Amino acid sequence: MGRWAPGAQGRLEEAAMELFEERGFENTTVADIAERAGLTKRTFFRYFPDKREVLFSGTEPLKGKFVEAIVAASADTAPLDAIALGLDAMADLFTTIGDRPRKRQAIIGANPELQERELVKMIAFAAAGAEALRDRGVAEPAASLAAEAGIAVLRIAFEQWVTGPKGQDMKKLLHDSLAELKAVAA
Amino acid sequence: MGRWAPGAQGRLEEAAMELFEERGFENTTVADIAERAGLTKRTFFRYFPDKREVLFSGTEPLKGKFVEAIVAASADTAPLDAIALGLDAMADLFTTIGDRPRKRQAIIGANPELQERELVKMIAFAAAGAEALRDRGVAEPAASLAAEAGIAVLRIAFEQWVTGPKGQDMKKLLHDSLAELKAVAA
DNA sequence: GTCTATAGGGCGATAGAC
DNA sequence: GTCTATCGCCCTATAGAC
Repeated sequence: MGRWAPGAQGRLEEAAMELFEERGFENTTVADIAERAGLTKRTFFRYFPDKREVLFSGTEPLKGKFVEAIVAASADTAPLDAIALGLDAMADLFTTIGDRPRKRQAIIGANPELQERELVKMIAFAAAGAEALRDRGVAEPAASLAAEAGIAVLRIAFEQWVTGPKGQDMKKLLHDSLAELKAVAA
Repeated sequence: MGRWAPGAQGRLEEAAMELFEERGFENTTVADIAERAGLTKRTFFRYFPDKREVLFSGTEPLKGKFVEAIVAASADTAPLDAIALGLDAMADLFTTIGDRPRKRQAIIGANPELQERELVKMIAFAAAGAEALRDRGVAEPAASLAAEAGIAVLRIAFEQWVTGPKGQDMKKLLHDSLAELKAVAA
């Protein structure tokens, strides 16, 4: 099985990953990507609002899992712990995808524009998490603070997961990172 | 006094602020900015690597104050409290600038691309803060977590400062936000 | 599917300051 | 003369308009 998804969008994502790996993000034009996917430049922009987004549209399902788990947490769960449950739910998806996130992260790490976009996605996660907390009755600014602190925990854990040895348990890294945050804020 | 009026960079920043306010970031070309500043597009790009940066180059001194205060904190200051001292030092500069930050923030708030860049700057602050903490002997990942949590505190406090009534005490907002974080992480 | 505005930058010319 | 800031011209590719 050569590609993980049929259809134009999947082919564009696949082509983009390959080309970004081969010659870097800057040295790849949208026309290049479209050509490798057997499509035209115009079609690319029908699926993705800009060139960067081709690497990030796959993160939407993760956000869904994240929010879902926060909402589903038992009523007596503290805000930050509810966020932690959301992160755990994401980690589950993570480990099943195999090597892809690593490659993706290497590409992002090599380009400031992509890092910018990644931050936007992280903050969008935080905003979604904060909203889920408010639905649970958590007041502002506690909801936003818990969510953003949780995203900091995720960022640190993810960085260790990417830079460290293969096969690390993402959940363990998340828990350690969260414990460290609590210690620091004590 | 020479053939060229001094303060090219400052003039470009001023012109950019005005134009962005008048007709928005997207409806302003780099050529427009340069023209109002009595310069050319090419010169604009000598001072700023891209169009967005014209709104952000002024934040470098803030970062300096931030780092300085962290390094200067007494040896027995806890990591997160050292970060808090850094934020306080920034707040001092804030209140003296008058109305400018508010206008600037209105411009940024109206444009996603500028919000992206702002996040990058925030993360750069966090990275600088983490480095300052490491210089104080704080180990990773505690340093990065404290710094990023501190930036979350700043973001929430700053948002309240901008959206709330004029003349609010930025330091008080920072302290309240930090207390809230500590409570959430307890 | 074509057409265009504009970001962003490479290179060399130029016009002063010293 | 050197050094530096600015400009002119030309180019590519993104992104969006038609």
